[in-house]
Amino acid sequence: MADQGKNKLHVYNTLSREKELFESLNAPHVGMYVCGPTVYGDPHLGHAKSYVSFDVVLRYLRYLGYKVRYVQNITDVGHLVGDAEEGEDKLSKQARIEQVEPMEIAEKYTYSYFRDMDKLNVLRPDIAPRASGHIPEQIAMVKKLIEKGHAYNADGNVYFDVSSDEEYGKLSGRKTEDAESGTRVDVASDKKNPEDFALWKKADDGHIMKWDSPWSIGYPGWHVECSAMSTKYLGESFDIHGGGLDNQFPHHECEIAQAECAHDAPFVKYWMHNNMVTLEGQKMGKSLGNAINLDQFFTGNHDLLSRGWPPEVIRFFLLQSHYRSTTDFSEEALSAAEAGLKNLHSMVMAIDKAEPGSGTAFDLDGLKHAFETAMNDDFNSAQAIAVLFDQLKEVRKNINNGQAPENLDTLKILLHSIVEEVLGLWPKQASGSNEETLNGLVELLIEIRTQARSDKNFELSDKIRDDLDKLGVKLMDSKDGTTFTID
RNA sequence: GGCGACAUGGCCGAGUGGCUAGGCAGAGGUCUGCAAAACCUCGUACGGCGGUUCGAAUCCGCCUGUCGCCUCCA
Repeated sequence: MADQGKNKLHVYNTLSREKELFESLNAPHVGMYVCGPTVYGDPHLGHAKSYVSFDVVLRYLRYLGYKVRYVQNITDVGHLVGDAEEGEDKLSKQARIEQVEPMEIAEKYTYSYFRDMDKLNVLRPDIAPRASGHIPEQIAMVKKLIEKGHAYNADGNVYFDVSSDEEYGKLSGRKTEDAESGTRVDVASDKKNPEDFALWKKADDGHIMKWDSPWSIGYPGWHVECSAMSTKYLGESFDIHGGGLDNQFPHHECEIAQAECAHDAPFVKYWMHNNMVTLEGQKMGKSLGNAINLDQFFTGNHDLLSRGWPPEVIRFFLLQSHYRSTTDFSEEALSAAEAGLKNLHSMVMAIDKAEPGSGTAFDLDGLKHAFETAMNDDFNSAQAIAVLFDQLKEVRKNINNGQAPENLDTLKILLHSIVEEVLGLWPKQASGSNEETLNGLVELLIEIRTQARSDKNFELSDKIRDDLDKLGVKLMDSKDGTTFTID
């Protein structure tokens, strides 16, 4: 474990509604499961917030020395558009619209999901199990629930009997009586009670994605895939389960019910939920006409956007607020984040490029401690970023004054682990030999320009600077010479 | 209607019973052929009304507003 002193990681647990000391069930191992996407559409800002948030959770746990196994499912089994008895499943519907096989839809959007997450520098899960590849495990769990009297078969449809589980509702704090009053009760339902939920549904003739089972040819209920797959890869009890706040009920509540009734063991120790994203103060939704997917954000290819916003800006913006707060996206806010990120990058690069000097040693422990204190408080990345600005400013100043700290090399290592490994915000760099060539060329132009300047040939010197600027190379003059940055 | 969360300076956004969060934007200045960058200085905010307290933006109550969940959703 990293040296944390008395300062230990605390995690807000939705189960207790409190921040709790984090203690893994089987240290140094940590099992972490986060609900993955249903792959029937391009990922949007909401996915970005959720997966960037848990990416930092994962990265910080690893920074602390935990051996984390990170599992994130891919929901590629079509579930109903609504929860009514009839209705079309989401993948089939999209397949019909795009006139392809449902599995082509799943493949296509699995691809775009990982493509966009990669751009956001979100680490891939260690295991990304597909629901369609785990039908036997799901059937086995349903069987077990029937055997134990927690589920019943109603003519090929299998439902979980909520009344058989006294603890149902403990995550969301919801009483089943509450739900009844507000929800339209489906009169034609073959459920014993309206709050019972499907474990297995019989497929009608038009349903394409279906499998054989002891009860009917059909398909599994939405909730059971997560219980079955998390159990398979992380065991009956594991440490962290994450997801969006909107999944708290009914999805996660149902997962708990299934898993705990099937295994008679506590399912998850810490439940974590990220808050939602709004756009200009409004919920995003297709019906509201403001649903912008991530690729459109990156490229700016949308009527509501004046330009594209680089993935790293979106990541930085998200990390500047807490994962349990709602995040409101606006171009004004993104623009501020972009400038802030640029500033952070320039500090980090100034330090990374500098050589140790004779200046006073930088207080490494102070930075490490302040960073960890922030992150230990339920992954407060916003505070952690403030710490960086606060403390690195001084170092840059000293470097500029020729007073680089003597322990700069150690600082660089710490900075890499904080900014690169944990926050995933390290500046992008041109790669390998190209970079050397490029730097050499720019330095050559700077030499020529310096000569022009000393000859008072400002026409030439300004042309060099302006033309390089158009190519994304910014020159900055100072007493000690000219430095440059490359976008 | 039921349940829950949140309301912080121009914008974003941490925090918290008494001491400057931070970023962006803005103003002035240093430097500079000019520009940019960097550096220095500047803002005394916490929805409203009550209450607890020596003291609250921070705790309690009420009100208002926003958002979420209650149906698939990260």
